[in-house]
Amino acid sequence: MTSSRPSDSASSIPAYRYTAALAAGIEQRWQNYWQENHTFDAPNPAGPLADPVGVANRSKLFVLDMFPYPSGTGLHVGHPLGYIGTDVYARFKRMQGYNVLHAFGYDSFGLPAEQHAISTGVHPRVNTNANISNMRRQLRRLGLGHDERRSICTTDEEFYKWTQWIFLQIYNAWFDPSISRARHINELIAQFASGKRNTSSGQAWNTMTPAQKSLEIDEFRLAYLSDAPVNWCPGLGTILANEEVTAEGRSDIGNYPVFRRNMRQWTMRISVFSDRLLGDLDRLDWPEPIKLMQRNWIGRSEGARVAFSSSAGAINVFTTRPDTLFGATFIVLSPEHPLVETLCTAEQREHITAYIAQASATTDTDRQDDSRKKTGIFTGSYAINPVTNQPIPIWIADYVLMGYGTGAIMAVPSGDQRDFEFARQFDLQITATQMPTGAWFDQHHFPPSDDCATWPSAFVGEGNYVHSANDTLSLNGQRSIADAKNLMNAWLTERNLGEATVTYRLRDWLFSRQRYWGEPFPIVYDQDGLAHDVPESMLPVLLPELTDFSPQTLDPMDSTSDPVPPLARVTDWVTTTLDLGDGPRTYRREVNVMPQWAGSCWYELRYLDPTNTQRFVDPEVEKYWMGPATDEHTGGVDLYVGGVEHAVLHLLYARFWHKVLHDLGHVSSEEPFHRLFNQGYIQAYAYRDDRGQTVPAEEVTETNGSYTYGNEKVTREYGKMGKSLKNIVTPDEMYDEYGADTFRLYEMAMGPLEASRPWNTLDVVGMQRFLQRLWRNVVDEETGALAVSEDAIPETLLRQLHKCIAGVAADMETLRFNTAISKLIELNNDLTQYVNSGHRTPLSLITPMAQMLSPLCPHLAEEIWALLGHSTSITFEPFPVADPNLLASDTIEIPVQVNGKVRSRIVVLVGASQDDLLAAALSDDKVIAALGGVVPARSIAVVGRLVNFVL
RNA sequence: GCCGGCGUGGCCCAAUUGGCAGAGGCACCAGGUUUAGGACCUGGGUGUUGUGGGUUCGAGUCCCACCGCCGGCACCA
Repeated sequence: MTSSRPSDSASSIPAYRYTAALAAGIEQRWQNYWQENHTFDAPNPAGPLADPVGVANRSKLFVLDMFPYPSGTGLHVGHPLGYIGTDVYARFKRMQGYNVLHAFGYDSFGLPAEQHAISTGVHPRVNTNANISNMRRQLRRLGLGHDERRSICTTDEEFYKWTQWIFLQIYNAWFDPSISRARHINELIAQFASGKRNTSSGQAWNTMTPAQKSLEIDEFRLAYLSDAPVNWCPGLGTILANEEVTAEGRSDIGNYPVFRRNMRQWTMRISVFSDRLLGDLDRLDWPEPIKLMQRNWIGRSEGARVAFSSSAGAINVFTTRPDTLFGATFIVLSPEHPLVETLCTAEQREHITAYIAQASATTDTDRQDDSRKKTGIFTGSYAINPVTNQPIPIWIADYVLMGYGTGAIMAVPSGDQRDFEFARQFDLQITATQMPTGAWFDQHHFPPSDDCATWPSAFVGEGNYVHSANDTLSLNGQRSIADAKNLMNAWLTERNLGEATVTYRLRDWLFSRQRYWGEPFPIVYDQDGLAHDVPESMLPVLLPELTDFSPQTLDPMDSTSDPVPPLARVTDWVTTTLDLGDGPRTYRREVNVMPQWAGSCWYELRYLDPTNTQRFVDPEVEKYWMGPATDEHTGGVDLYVGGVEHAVLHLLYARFWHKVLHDLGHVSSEEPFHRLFNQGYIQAYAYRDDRGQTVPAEEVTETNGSYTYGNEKVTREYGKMGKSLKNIVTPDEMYDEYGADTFRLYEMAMGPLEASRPWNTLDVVGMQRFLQRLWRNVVDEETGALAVSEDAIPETLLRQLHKCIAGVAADMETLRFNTAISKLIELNNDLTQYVNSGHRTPLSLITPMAQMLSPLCPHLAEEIWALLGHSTSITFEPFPVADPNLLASDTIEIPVQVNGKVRSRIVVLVGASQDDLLAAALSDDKVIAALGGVVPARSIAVVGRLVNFVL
């Protein structure tokens, strides 16, 4: 960073000017003060951090930042945006009397540290701890008001003990669909034992062996082992959750290829919560786009299951459009469909075998490629359309996936573009069931016709039903799709041919990772291979030390390789002798570890009661900070701020865990995060030379819209801060150059918190100048003496002050810090004019100004507060309240328009009526001139707003 | 392709929710101060509110169409 203030020669700069150096002294002094005085420690109502006196008679507020991963590269200026925002809000609310809980910890398990360990041989704990230290240092220098007693790391043994404990709660729970709730597994066992529930085999419970019982129960557990197709990523040596795989079929982290294959893995039965996860979104105060993304991900489809009879028995299809059943002219099965074998005729067998082989060699990604030509093959068999009673051909095509619905579709080519293209490709029948509108035909430049063999594409939309009747059912004529669906569903249900049903896109969550740096599962296997949970008294199951981080060399492209978890190599850890109630026996430990999401699924609860050794959180403490405010309220964090990138990963998983904990009675809140706010991103310009190489952004100069690096012309682009774009700006540089308060102010002033914007270091000076002017209004720059008077404040300035107070308080409440700052600058500019005209700053003005500044620039505000003679922190001073009498004035200026153009302004009393306004306007010289003697055809007067004459 | 968000001075952004297009910052210009530079002080708004239509006495704001950028989903049955 090249300094814009060359040779800060001490002689030319006043000794007490608010420079970066002066700010640094002030800031570090107050940071020490806050730490020594435990200023931001929030009292709990119960448990180890209990302080009932501190809690009494205060409203509570729980403010939360999304859990950061402690990155090795440290913070850049984009990272703290949300942290500053929550800090400003938390400080503002403290001044309004709230008991504010604001803590900050680290999501410190994860792949990057392990990858680093593999390449360096250094234990990931060493690297992780160093990264956390560096991040703590950077954040402390920012002056964030966190309760330091509550700073946790997911890698702490005391923390992951409880992560394992929660895993066991989930493991020992099942979902009871009859009440749509998770229950303890013992209640299921009781149902089996009493005969209230039948076992899957029909065998009586008390005649089953322990192993049989165990397998029966495992089918219900919310955490279970499954032999399901997984996303195998050889490049990372681990499997990944669906949410961690990009649309391109590559890993979210590292961008390695991902392959589908079967493996035995721990899985979370999140899918049974689909309905609640979807429905409760409506009860949350979240940005609509995030809710939409979760809704899309959960993917609820309402439709019908319809049975088509065939020589191989009934073929069940799922459709969202049962109303178009009359137009179903063929069936398409997924190549993996179990009935394919039975349905293919002898003469087609050879071709079909070849097609299936070809399809299985094609990745899911390719099969979902939109631009690909449709492929498929006829089985030779026919099914009966249940409404038309006509035989329709059964085809196989790879565009139908086994993983969605039933792996079989009824094709309605007239109403579905994919089916339409397929029918055209293979010359299959197309029957219209809905008549498109005239507009649709116009748009396609086509004469209206119900012969859809001639249509240019399928028609999707509302249209009159045609060709949709049999002896006992008719949909024909004008009716809504919903209406038609209901008629069809009722008809199908009555004849046992199908039923209305709902499917979800959300799959169960693959929960194991074949890595080292994660929480070990509290699970052991006996000699029969049956899983047992490790009792609570033996938690935590500690991660064993590992000295060899050498990677298992897997070819990222080799889909047939097998994962070998690093823990499998620690043989004396894997084999263990435990007494699980039936004497000491030898067990084999689970060698997979939990995914990184585990810790972040519940960390907010641990902030509440971080030192509790008896429970993961004291129930009374949880209820105080996160309990529902009313009967309808979900409970949860009062304000959760973070980036949009966690929309369907962390936010969905955490909601799921929280609901399980709620159902089992461990927490009173139904949702973890009641109000969510997405902050925008700070990005930065980057520059490339002729060869396409990025050049250091801070060394590029701009002249008249063109950019040069050295003598070379470079082109500008815009993107995330990072090493590859060479456009990183760090908070440390800002502290050195301007100080933390200026940096905080700039981050908050550059735009609304939710908006993304480009970083521009050159603009920061504007905020520094503001603070310098403010400082100069308080302190004599040359001597350091207080320059404040106790003289009365003139009325105009007093009115400006109260207007500012009202505006700033409203802006802070709604997180509009950018406009709050502009109002403070405005007031300070007014004050500066007053001071420059020979007055001194009135004490009664600077006092509320310091208070209003305090959330944004806490160090400077503390310093001014102390200079004004106060001996306690400004942190808990009440935020100023505007006097309504000083907000209103007696007169108001009203614009007068003639034909919508402003021609004059009149000054009237505030309460002036319409008639008063018109009379005053008509007697105004400029208005008379503009009217030119013409009597207005219409006169509009809006009280308090304007007057408009229409000629 | 579908869904969502956003387009306002050279740049980042305001605009009481339909009522005077401009609060604040950067940049820029002029003047003051200064040996000079920086800093500071005073003054200055540089515009077809992305484009085209519509509703209205009145549109940055509401409606329709289109263009551009960002994000999400994508043979989802």
